[in-house]
Amino acid sequence: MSKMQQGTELAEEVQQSVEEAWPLFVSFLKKKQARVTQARKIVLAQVFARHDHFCADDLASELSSGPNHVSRGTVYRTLALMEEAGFVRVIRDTDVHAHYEHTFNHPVHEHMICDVCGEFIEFSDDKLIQRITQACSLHNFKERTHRIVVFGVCGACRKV
Amino acid sequence: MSKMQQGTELAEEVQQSVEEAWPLFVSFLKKKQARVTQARKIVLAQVFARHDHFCADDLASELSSGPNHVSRGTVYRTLALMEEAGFVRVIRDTDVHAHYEHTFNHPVHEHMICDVCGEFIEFSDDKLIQRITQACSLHNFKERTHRIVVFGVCGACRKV
DNA sequence: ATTACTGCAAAGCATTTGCAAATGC
DNA sequence: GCATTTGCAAATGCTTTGCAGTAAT
Repeated sequence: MSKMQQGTELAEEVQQSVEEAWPLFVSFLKKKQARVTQARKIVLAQVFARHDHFCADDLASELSSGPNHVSRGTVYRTLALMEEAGFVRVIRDTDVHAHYEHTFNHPVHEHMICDVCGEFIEFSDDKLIQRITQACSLHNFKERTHRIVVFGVCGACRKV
Repeated sequence: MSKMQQGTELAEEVQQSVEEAWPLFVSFLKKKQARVTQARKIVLAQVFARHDHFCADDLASELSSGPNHVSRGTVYRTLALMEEAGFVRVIRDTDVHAHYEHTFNHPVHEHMICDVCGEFIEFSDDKLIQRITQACSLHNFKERTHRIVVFGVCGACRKV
């Protein structure tokens, strides 16, 4: 329940993630013979500075001005790299524009999305995953990843 | 399964669906105080004439010329109505542009999508659904619908 | 020095929308 | 006859891309 955490704790956790992630991203880039640039460092830092879910456009807006300026195009390009490197995951369920979520230091989980407030509720269930694995072997399908989303109304919104 | 069917059988099944669906769509429209128009009938028929999965743009292209001409805008508008009426379901997993699938005369099912050939494999599993229901009550979440997709490589593509 | 990356602005693409003409009720 | 729908084309909004300049190796 990261929401209940105190600001300080959250900030520490975030900083820790960036510090762990950056060297890994550097090796990823080197392996790919791509370059280690300022812009890429800034985007990565900003991704980890954000909450768990964010959209590309918001991120681009945040970086469109100020000392850490990175252009919109580069933000999108870097986000694609980060996805390839396995730091973030794209979500295209609710809206036309893509949402992203961290996958680094963040265990696999599924989502419930509230129709009313749009809140993402995370949950996980080992038995659920087991059923998926079974279904795959039954259909001779080799799973790479999966995505489970439940749409409906959350408890808070039903009280109102 | 439907792929193995003979053309005739498939055609009959399709025609049956349209004939059942149209009157239902008419009552839906009347209840909504909307109008029963030619364009809407054509779009509905074309939706059922298509395979199980299709995208809005393809449908619009098919109807952009010929005797059953319906404009692109109207196709999108009608598709939204049909979704509201519960005949089709939107899928936004693979690509930027939305895919649709029939939900009329078609039991609830989940998908596996092959990374290589893009094929949709349908599967269903009652126990899987049960776990979802449980997770929802655990989180005090009222489910409206859900969506499960597994990404990976299908058996056929791994043989090549 | 060479080659990749960035910024910018322009292009793309699916989808939506405004408005005059057409159609259903 | 009146209100809703349609067709068309223009607009929208997110995302991608071409190109000239800039930075990393």
